[in-house]
Amino acid sequence: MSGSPFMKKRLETLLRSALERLKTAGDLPADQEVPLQIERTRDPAHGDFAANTAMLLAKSARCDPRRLAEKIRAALPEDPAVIRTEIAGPGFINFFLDAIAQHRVIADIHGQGPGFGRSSIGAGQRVQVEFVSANPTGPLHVGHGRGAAYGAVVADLLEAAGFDVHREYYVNDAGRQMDILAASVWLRYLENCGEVLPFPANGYRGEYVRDIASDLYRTQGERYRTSADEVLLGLPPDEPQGGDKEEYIDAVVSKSKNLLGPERYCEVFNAGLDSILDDIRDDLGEFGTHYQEWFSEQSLTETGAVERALERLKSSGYVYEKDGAQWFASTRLGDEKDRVLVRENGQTTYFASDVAYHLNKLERGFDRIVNVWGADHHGYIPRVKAAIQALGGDASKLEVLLVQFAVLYRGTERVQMSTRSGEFVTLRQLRNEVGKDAARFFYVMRKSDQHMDFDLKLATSRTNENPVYYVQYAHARVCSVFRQLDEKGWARDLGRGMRRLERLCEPHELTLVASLSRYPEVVEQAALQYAPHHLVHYLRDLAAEFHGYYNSCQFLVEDGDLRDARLNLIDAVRQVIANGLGLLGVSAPETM
RNA sequence: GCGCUUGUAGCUCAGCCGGAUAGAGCAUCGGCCUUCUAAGCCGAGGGUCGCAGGUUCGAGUCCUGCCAGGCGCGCCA
Repeated sequence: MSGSPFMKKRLETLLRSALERLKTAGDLPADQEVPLQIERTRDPAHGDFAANTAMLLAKSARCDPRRLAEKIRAALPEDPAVIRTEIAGPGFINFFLDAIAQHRVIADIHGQGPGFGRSSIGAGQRVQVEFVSANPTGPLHVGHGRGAAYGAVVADLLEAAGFDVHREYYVNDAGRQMDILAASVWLRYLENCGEVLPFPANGYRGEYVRDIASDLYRTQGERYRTSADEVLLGLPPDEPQGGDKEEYIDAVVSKSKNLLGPERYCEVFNAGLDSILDDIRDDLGEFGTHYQEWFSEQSLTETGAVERALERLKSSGYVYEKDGAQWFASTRLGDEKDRVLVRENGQTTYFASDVAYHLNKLERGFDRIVNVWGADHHGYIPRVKAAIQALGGDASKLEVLLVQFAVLYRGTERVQMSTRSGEFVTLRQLRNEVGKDAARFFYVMRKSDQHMDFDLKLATSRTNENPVYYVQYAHARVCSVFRQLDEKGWARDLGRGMRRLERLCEPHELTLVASLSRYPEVVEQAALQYAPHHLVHYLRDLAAEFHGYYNSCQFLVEDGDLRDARLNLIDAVRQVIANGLGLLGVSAPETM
């Protein structure tokens, strides 16, 4: 029972029994609830851990905090790991721990290897993490990248914390935007056929649409050809001609459907969808994010799930009719206004699909449903929670994590992005420019719901300005030391090192050991708070402590006992860095 | 206008359930390579935690008001 990670719990037990004694002695009310808070100290002069229990209880015990702290201290049971306690400041109880007991974490890390830091706090609860879910109307851009990195790391953290994680991408393969894509592909295809016609102001203008169209022309020949005159016949004016671009594009869409007929339209539609979805899959795969499931919005309509969800809402009395449309009375459940489910024209809304999708999530029995959304969707949360409630589900199971878009800079110069013109920085371009490691690291370095400046120049710089290399370098340095060990004709005696851990008594060594033992807590905290940036900061700190140690102490010393103890320590540092970077989806190189 | 959110060092940001003297990186200045990778280390300067109240043993953290920025308020997705 070494487990420094569990030291906190061990101290809690000590405190609890001390408080029981005080209750028996009448120093504390017998029914006193005690919220135990034991923290790691920032200042070594305050010991290793500190408890503020006396300050919290001072009032109900009607006793001066410092005096109460003294009583608690006197009632603490003996524990070999605690060498000393002390009352300090306004009434803190500081615990000084036996260094040897703490050093055992080095052996734990060696024993658990890649498993060190994993816990079972999630107790196998099933969590669904839905993230990215970008419309398949074009390649992922750098805005999606942050959601991808964040969602992937949150999912991995939850898994490390013992949750049963199901990663899912909701494919918005239905709706108006997809129809516009299909029409855009078709128009470009007609250009391939040699037809001359204007491109809609509101169509998808990206180069990838031309590529899809060319492929279609190459494989299917003129199967979808229609004369330009026929297409343009009876269309309203587009924006440049003083018309409305929305009206125009809708007219183009219905023209496409009419001229092609359901079967051929569907083929063109799918050509666009499949091509883009494949691209997104590849892109995310290369970015190191993988899914258990790609969930199709279309399938919700096809299987009647949307209809079932609407029926269910109706039977629970939350649906009414107004102006020819069917409304969800979400205001009754805390939303700002009621929402349309079925339009006047009989079509269901995107929201209706989403109600069905969340009903589906509920039916799959997840204990927790995590949605990672762009922060611009935050107004959407109340209506989805309302829907879950109206469906008879537990809205508190849904956790919506918002991700702010990242603003790109090159040095101090802002990189302009515009979706409209089709000129935007794609995730793939970003990966090509800065690499997967830097992209991943930078994306999760900041709190997710905060705006972030992503400096491309910094991410690619191979200097000490770059935090990714800083952490990776610590890992590579340890590996390098072991290579040097070989070259000197020495070998590490693992067992001897473990038996001589008490030789590690330099300040740097004590700090490192304390940091190593903190790692499992960091992973747990980062997971439960959906906050990968805690892990990033931890790794930076650990790397800094290691670099400081490296510069102040020689590892490959003549004294074999000391050498092996130090090698075991730095090997533990290497393992923890590798584990942490692994959770971030960043590589841990052996040489740099 | 209403709702959500942010305001901490010159810049970019941490700060756990309210805890001890508010931290880090970059930038600036000064040192350290004949010794395990200088992609590194050591040191220095730099702060009215937006402003004003309140809650309490204690507030960057919680509450209220104000000021300033961002986002959202479609029968779009």
